[in-house]
Amino acid sequence: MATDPHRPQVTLRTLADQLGLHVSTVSRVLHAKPDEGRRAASPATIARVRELADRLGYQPNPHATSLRTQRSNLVGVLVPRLSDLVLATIYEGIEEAASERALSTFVTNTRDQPRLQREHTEMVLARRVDGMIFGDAHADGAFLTETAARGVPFVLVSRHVADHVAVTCDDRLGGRLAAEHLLSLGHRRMAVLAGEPYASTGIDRTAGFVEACREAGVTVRPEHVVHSPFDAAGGRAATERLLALPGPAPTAIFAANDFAAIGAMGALRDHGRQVGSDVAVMGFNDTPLAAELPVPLTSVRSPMHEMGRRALELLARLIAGEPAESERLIPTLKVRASTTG
Amino acid sequence: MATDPHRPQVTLRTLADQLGLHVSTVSRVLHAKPDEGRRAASPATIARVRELADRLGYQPNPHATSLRTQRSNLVGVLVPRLSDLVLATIYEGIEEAASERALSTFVTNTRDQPRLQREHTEMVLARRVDGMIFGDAHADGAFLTETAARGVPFVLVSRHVADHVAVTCDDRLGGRLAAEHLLSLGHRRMAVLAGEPYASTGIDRTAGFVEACREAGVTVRPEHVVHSPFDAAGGRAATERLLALPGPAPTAIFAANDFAAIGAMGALRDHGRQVGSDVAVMGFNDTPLAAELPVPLTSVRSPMHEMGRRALELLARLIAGEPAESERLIPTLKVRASTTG
DNA sequence: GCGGTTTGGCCAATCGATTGGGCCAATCGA
DNA sequence: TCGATTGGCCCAATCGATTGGCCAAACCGC
Repeated sequence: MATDPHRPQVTLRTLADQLGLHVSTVSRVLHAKPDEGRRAASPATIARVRELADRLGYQPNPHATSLRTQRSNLVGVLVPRLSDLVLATIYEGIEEAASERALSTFVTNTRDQPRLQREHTEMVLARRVDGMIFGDAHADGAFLTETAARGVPFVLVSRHVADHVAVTCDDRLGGRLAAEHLLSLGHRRMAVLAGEPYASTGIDRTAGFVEACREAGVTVRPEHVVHSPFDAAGGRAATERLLALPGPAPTAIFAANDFAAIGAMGALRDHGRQVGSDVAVMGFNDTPLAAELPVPLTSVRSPMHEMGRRALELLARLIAGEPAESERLIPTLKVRASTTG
Repeated sequence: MATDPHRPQVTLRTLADQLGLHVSTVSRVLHAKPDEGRRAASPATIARVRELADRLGYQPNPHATSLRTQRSNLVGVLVPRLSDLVLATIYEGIEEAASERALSTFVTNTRDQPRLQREHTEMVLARRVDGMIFGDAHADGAFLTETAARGVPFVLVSRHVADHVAVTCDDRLGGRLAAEHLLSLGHRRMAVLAGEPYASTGIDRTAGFVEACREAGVTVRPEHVVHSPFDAAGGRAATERLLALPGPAPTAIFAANDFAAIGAMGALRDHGRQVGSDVAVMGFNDTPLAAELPVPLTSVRSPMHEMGRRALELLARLIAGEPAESERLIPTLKVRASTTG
């Protein structure tokens, strides 16, 4: 515990002794605003306590408080990886909302590996967090069902699964927006970089896309739906596979993620195809990079930061014992040169 | 505190009562390997204690431990923003090393704003962390000097300032590598996107670059060194300013950051310049995106993950009261098409 | 068989804050 | 005037783990 050797920790006792009061009195004065605060001490005493407390810079010891109250004001957050801009941005929202509520967060990367999900969940629970946020839910949901059975309050973010409370983007709608945009440009032969098969984000985006195409009488060929990691290398590799298929190449590619889209652009260029004119490319999330690329990327904007905030707020509600319902935030289309030439 | 209603918390008392031992005995058995462990109980008792402990899944309450021992095994980490891939990657290294040592970390974004740096430092210290890692050091260093005076152990990462213990990339060397590469390609009129003026990273990279040029008899015109945020939008804007200058435009641009380089590529394209053939562009950090871009980006690779790990390890040393010295990790050049056409 | 050392464990204080209950004196109501 | 409030504060138990002391029995050598 980092302490200034010159300025020893000031505790309730320090204050109490110096004021000639009992620690319990000081505690009540400093602690309770509403009912008890009033009757805990006389206005004069309250003033004296407050004055000394902030003159000495009193800070309650959170470990003592947690020990006594059985509440830690700590939240654990699991994400696949923070170096994924999408998750990092979501986490920023979580952290922002948390610090407004005087909650602190532990974040950790699970790289979407079940073993790490379990291990890190245990580590986080061992720290006695009040609740958790999972950004790495897998479609099978087995682990989360167990966790729920343990009575730990938690919220999912970005991905959803089963009936667990989740804050997501309306990914299905996002997929539809993408399809409608490309259809309106006249595309009829389209491919999808669908992301990881266990992530509801990719699944829903793909489903929405395919569905909207079908409604417009356009079929997306099954072999034109390829899974890939949500990053540039994954997008590039998947696009190479697409281009290697027999038959006419797609005229448009919808990537379930901006980074995969960037990888796709690279692969296309390697094959001498001009993005925007020869082939349309779309991404998802509208990361800040999208607009600044040499060929600006059309993307479906998802409210990542806001999802993080909402997830924390729902969790706070669950922790307080109140009910909470899943939320689906609305995505919007951002059209740029990668589809319009 | 998330607790299973069906499986109430198991404490030392639970174990002690069930074994007919005193809590202190159980504590010693579970706690101390080296000296005390031996003499704390008979081998038979030790076995009984261990068996029950992990049958019931005993987990020591960290708040109680911290309260008693005055050590929290918590570390606070401040970064400008986690949505900056560079910092996110550094943090991944920190977190990885931390969890190997059973330390937990709080990360928070300060957006390089002094007010938030102070506020978040206070919040983190109020949580009684054992030490801190700053990834957002400002060149003036005033705040850190104060913090050091408070007796808080800390380490800087990525940026350095004054004599505080820091783990950085050898940015000056990185700048030299960039200059030597571009010089070897025959460039004589070069510009630098220098990053934020308060970040030692940008300062040193620029200094190394300019220095190596001077040694080669090439002058970098002062107006060709422009500051900009470390992101794509910043790089684009800075490049626009460069291109608006009177006189012949630079034939090569060295950006102190890959994202700024991407923005530069966008701006150049807008002006009808081909990256790689008309103009060379280099970045810094060699983020995973660099190799996958439509025009793959030449970059100076910095060991971001490793910097994070080392920073945590140095901090652990400081916390243990041992001395620690600053480290400068070596960058390497990655040549790609953005400079070689 | 005796003093001395181990062995094996128990006792109790302590870390800092919270909180249900008490207790005394002043004030109030009738 | 006297009992009932209530304002203002103190007491002490408690949360769970750690740790310096202490103590009784067993064991040792001679």
